[in-house]
Amino acid sequence: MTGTSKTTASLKVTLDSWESLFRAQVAVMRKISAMEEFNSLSMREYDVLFNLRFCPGGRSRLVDLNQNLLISQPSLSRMVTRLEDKGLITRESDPDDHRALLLSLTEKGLALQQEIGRQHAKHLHELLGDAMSEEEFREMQRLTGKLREAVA
Amino acid sequence: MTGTSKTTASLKVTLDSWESLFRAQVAVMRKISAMEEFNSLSMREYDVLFNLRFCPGGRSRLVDLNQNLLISQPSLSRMVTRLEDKGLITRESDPDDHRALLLSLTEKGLALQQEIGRQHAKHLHELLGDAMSEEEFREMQRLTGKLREAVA
DNA sequence: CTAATTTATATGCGTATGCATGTAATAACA
DNA sequence: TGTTATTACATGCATACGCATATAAATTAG
Repeated sequence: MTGTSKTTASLKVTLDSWESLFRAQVAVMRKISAMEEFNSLSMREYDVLFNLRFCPGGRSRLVDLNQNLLISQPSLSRMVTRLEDKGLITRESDPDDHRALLLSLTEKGLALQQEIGRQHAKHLHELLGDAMSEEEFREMQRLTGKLREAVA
Repeated sequence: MTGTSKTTASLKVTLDSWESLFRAQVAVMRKISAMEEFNSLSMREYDVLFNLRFCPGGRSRLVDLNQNLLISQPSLSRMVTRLEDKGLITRESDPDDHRALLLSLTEKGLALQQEIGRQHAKHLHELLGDAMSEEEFREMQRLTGKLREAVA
């Protein structure tokens, strides 16, 4: 505990807090996955469209996209094939690195993302909007942001 | 906006906050799933042992257990079979309701949960302990608790 | 400049998953 | 009480998943 050393939160508080976040996430995800907007596309698949929509330049390498998802690289590779077969995204070889692919939404993919996103936003707001005050939501965002930074 | 109506957080703040929580969870889970303690048992399987360990009476119906997990009931049913085959949990018919099962840990299952849990706690603390102050962790726990209540 | 290493994606293969549905037991109702 | 509806769990089947590994391209080492 000398000099510039940071203090570390206690084991119990760290674990209890993570456990609470995790269980909250499970509870919310169970509700979300039952929502009608995810009948045509699974949440995992939608998440790919969502990430492509908002990634810089609207293009992303498979590996970079994978960073934001829980599935393995081979699973994402095959999911991309399926989404491509459905006409929702395109795979292009990266001219600067012929190993890599640049993934992007097709017009159809963008339209579907927007349609599902609209419904999803509405339903999420209905589900969670009253859970806490706006200030508390902001604080939760700030804290989860710190958590994310810590593991990046 | 009359009388006792609660104010609802704005759409944007609600969604951004949820998005932030979700991404933080993904980032942490990616790290966790790579940890050595989950070589013998997947996180999902461990979570079943964990839930059984801490549920009231150390026994739980399959349906009740399922509430705390993201997998479907049929998947849990088969996972239980596998965990039973490994000698980690037992399935007993509920004497009060012959449709239901009472699941509980075997001695071996308890021992394994404790062993994995010990390592997991250590690693999680190393991973997250410095992410924020103890007060902030407590606040995160409080807020995620509210979130969970809201969807219960 | 060639050889070894690393990085990005794909594929074989066994297994886990979800959906729809089945079976059995309890609860509700008329 | 007999009938219907509901609840708890299991199973058939098609598909998605993860792990190990292959392939191909870029980077590094010697």
